[in-house]
Amino acid sequence: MEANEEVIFRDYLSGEGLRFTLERRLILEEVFRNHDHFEAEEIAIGLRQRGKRVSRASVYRTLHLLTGSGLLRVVHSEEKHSHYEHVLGHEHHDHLFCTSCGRIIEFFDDGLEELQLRCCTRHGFMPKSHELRIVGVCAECISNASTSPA
Amino acid sequence: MEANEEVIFRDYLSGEGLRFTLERRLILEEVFRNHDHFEAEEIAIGLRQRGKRVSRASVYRTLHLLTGSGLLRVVHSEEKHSHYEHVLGHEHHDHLFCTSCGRIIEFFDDGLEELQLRCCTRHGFMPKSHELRIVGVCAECISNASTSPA
DNA sequence: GTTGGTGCAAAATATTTGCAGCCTT
DNA sequence: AAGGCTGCAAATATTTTGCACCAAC
Repeated sequence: MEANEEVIFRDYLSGEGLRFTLERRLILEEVFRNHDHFEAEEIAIGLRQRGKRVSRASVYRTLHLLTGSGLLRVVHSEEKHSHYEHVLGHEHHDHLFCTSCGRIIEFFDDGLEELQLRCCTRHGFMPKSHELRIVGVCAECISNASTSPA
Repeated sequence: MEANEEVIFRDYLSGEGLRFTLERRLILEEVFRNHDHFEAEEIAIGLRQRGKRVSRASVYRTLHLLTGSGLLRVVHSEEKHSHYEHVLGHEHHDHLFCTSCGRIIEFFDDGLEELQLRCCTRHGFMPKSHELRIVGVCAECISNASTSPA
């Protein structure tokens, strides 16, 4: 994690009259440790494994704050719980979800963005955000399946 | 509900060696009673209100079966619980979610479909299904906001 | 009659919240 | 010093499951 995220989070918090506590710093570090896509539980477990004792409640509370600050975004996976992803340096993209290996592939297409915008305009709809989820099988799983048939 | 859905469901069930029980028929009727978009709880409540006594467990179990039969599809809303929608006669479409009134507007665009497919091809990805969720404010809410400002 | 289905209540999963004491500002 | 923050545990919310009895085929 570059200090960038911390600066942004601190600014957001102070702007809201909130505090930058030790726990919030630990969670911020864990969130930006590496995982691009993750869920609340992973953060709680990661912290515990690294000897940092932070309650699940604080993890949930802080993830909400990080989303509010614009550092994180919620991605709706197939599962019942929320998934998060980093925003900084990933300005916008859509996702391919592989049902075979669980991989999440990110992609971006200008034409797609433009067309989506045009669809909104046609309906007089003012878009705030959008998310395209394509579920299927990734290239690697397809070739694995053909090399080693059941 | 046209008899159509019942025929499809019965065929699916018998094909799977499953039974068409009274409860499953009641749930099927309630699901196709009118609501295009709904959640499990609404079905349970609707049945109860109409004097039909069916357990929540059966509602959940049957919604899974209906999804398996292709009659229903899961739509990921902003909320934590699952939303369902009818498939028959709605072959495919995307959604505009209005954050102001909660309305869900359906739309379809051929160019969008084609472009999505092209993005998959580019990644060697084989799509099974896709869902485009655009969150924003609908035309009606926009005009309401401008006519009666806070 | 066999086997899958149902209701109920308990379990499981995911997330939120009340509260008393703690720590950032 | 003041008020937001934390952990904990209990509360919620949604969905699933074990089990004994029941019903569709």
